[in-house]
Amino acid sequence: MSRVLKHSKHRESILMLLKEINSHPTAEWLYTELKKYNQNISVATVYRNLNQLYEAGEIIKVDVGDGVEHYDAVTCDHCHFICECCREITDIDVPVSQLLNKDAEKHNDVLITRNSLVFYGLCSKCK
Amino acid sequence: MSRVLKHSKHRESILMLLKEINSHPTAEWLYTELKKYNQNISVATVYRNLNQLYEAGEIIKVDVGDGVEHYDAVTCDHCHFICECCREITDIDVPVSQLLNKDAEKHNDVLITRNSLVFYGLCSKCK
DNA sequence: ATTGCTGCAAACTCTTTGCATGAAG
DNA sequence: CTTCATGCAAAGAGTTTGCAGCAAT
Repeated sequence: MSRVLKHSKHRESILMLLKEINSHPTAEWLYTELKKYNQNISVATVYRNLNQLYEAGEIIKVDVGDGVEHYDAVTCDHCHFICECCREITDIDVPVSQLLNKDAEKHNDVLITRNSLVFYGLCSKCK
Repeated sequence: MSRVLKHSKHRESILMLLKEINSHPTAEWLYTELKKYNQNISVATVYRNLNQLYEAGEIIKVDVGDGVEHYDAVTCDHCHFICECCREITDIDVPVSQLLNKDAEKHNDVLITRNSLVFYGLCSKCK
């Protein structure tokens, strides 16, 4: 019973911003950024729209273990790397990861729909 | 500047319980369980001890994307599976996952120390 | 004696919700 | 004119922290 989404300036700009920037911001970051151009926007609106976009499959949530939800407009399968020094989150290219779901299903009696793979370490700048 | 840990009944029983059970409980679950045998224990104590055990490397934190921290006494590298139907978290055997860190380092200019790999889908009972 | 541990409650962070008003269809 | 979207403030969930007293070394 998902509702019909009406057009909304806020939702549009949240998605646009998320697509423009090449990072994985939090709701709070997006809110602060959007507030610069629209004094009226509230955090609740950002959270509500992010959840709607998530449910519509337009964005994904990225959990990197810092207790805060991060959002990503790149919805296709990919893994993330988080630098334990500068905390920056980046996409990372890991060819072998393509085999994971198949391999998991081969060795266990389960049905895999997706996975979440996050690497931790030091980025090129920090190492 | 980590403090010297003194012996504590609570810390001991938290670790014992975590090792005994073959699951990935939350702090709240551990608290409720321990409370059965010790009316006096408080949630804060459970959280404090879990963090100390984590910092001492005796347990790991498992983030499965449900907004609550799960704890695991199995500290060696392994991946988890979470059933989207019954929500149960289990260990899962995925041989290919052994190659991930090397593969990630090969294709990116980073230093990997660990990764977190969680699969989502339906378990044998639910599928 | 010194320092860590505990229970309790209060505080804190992140996120969601209720409600009255405004905008979209 | 019906339904969704919004701002605001309040409430929630999970976790941490301050403090005074207790336990371990």
